[in-house]
Amino acid sequence: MSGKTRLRFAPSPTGPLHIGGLRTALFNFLLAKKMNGSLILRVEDTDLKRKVEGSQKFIEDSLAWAGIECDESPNKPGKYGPYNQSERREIYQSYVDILIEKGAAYYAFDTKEKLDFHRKNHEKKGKTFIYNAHNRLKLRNSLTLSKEEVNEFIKKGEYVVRFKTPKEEIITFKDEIRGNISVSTRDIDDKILFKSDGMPTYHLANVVDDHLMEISHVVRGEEWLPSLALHILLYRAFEWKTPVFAHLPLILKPSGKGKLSKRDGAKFGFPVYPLNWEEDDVVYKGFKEEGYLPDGLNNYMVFLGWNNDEEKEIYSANELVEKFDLRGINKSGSKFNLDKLNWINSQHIQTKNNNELIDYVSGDFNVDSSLAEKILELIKPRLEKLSGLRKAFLYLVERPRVDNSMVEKFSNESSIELLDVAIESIQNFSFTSSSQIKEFLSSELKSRELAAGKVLPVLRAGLVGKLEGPDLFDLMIFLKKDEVLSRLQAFKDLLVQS
RNA sequence: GGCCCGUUCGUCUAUCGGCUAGGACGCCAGGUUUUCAUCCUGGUAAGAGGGGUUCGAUUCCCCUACGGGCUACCA
Repeated sequence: MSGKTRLRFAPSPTGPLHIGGLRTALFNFLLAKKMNGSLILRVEDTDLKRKVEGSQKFIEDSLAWAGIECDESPNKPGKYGPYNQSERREIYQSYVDILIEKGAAYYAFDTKEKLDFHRKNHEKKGKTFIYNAHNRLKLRNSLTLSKEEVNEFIKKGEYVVRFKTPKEEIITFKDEIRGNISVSTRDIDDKILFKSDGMPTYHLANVVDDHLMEISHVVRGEEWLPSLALHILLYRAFEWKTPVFAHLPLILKPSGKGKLSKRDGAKFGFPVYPLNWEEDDVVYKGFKEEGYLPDGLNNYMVFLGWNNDEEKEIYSANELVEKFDLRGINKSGSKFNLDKLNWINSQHIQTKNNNELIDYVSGDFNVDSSLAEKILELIKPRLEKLSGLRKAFLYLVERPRVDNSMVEKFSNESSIELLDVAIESIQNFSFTSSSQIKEFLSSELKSRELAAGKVLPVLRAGLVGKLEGPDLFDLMIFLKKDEVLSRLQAFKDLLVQS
C-alpha cells in the first residue's frame, strides 16, 4: 500500500450515464483533487448481457464535458490496469480460488427454477428466502454433495461460487456519512461471487479491484449501502484492509416518488443525461445540448446533497475543489429542482467572458462571430440557458410577427400619434450610440410634452412584437436606423388598418 | 413482507442542547432602470406525530408514521 489517496468512479456501461452517476463522479473527482489524490475510471462491464453499445464512450465523453478528468482509465491506463473488468477475468478467478481454499466460499449448483420456487414459496408464507447458514445444508452445493458429484458439475462448468456468510454475527462498519451501521449476518445472503458464465458479480469484482487498485476511498451511491456488510465480510475473508466508505444520498424525482430515472426527463421537461443520447430513434436530450454550462450544472449538483456553512452558492470549478469536503454531505436524498439549476446556470453565464459564450450564440443563430457578439451583448443578462436562442430572440435577426394582443392594446389614436411622432423624430436623427438616442428622444418627447413611459412600450411593441426584450435604445443601435424605421412604419400600418 | 438508511419553509439547505429557527430558488409586493431584463429592499413559508432524558430540546434516546434504497447467476 502506497498510502496515497486514490478514488474511483466505477460505472457500468449498461446505458447512458445519468446525472446521478455524473454527480457521483463529480464528488469523487472533487475529493480526489482536494486531497491531492488520483481519480480512476473503472468500467464495470461484468454483465455481458446488459452491455450497451456506445455507453462506455458516452460515459467518457460525459466526464470530459463536465471537466471531470481521470488520472487512470481504459483510455489512459496506469499501472493498475486493465480498467475494464471484462478484461480481468483471470484475476477474479484466482481470487475466488483463494476464497474457496480458505473455506470462505463454496460451489453451488442449484437451478434457477429451484431457487425461484423457494423464493416464491417463502413469499407466499410471508417469509424471505435467504440462502445462508440456516438452510445452505439443505441445498445443492459443495457442502452437501459428494466430492464426485461436485467435480462432475465443476468439470461441466455448471456452477456458481457463493460466499459463505458467517452464522449469527453482528457486523458493524462505518460509513463516513452515516456513522456506524450494524447488520446481522442472519439477514445476509450467501451472495453469488462468481457466475456460471465465468464472470464475477459486482461484489467480488468490486472488492478485488478496489484492493488491487489501492483505492483509499470508496464513494458511491446509497443503493450500495445494503451490500456493504457483505463487502466488509469479503475484505475480512481476504484479510485486506478496508478503504474508507461514503455512500451518497440519491437524486430524487422533482415530484412524486422514487429516484430519478430515464423517463423522467421527458416527463418533467428537463434532461437526465449530460449529453444527447439516441436510442430506438428517440433522442434523449442532454444538458449540454440544452444549453447548460458544465460549471453551472456541476455547481448545482454539488449543492444537491452537499453544503458548507457559507451562504455563498455560486462557485467556480476551482472554488468547488477548494471548498468541497466529505463532512458536508447530507444523509437524505434530494429532489431535482429545475428552477434552481436554471438560476445557478444563469449566474454562471453572467460570469463568463463573451468569448466563452460566443460559439453557442453563433451556432444557434447561425451567424458569424462578430454579429454573434453583438447579439450576446444584448441578451446576456437575461439568459438562463444557452439553447433555443434563435427561437427566443428571433426578432433580432428577422422582422417580428406582432402579437395580436399588441395590436389590440395599441390600436388607438393616441398610440398611433405617438408612433408618428417617434418615427418623425427618428428620421431626423442619425444613429450613433444608445445613450445619444436616449437623450435625443427624451428631449424630443419633453418638448412635445409626451410621457416616455407611454411612448417606449409602443416602440417596443413595434420593434420586438411584444413587450419584452433588451434595452430599447441598445436594440435600436443593433437594428440600425433603416430597420427601426421600417419596423415602426409596418407596425403603424398594422394599427391603422385595424 | 424482511433488512438498511433517512425525515427543518413548496424545493435545496444552515443549526454540532439555549431559537425571535438563518440563507438560497420559487412565489408575492415595493424600488431603481423614463422601456425590458438584470439588480436592490421587503414579505410568504418549516422542525412528521407521540413518549422519554434534561433547568432547557429542531438538536440526544425509544416508538409510530411517512419517504427512500436493497431484497437477481444486474450493477
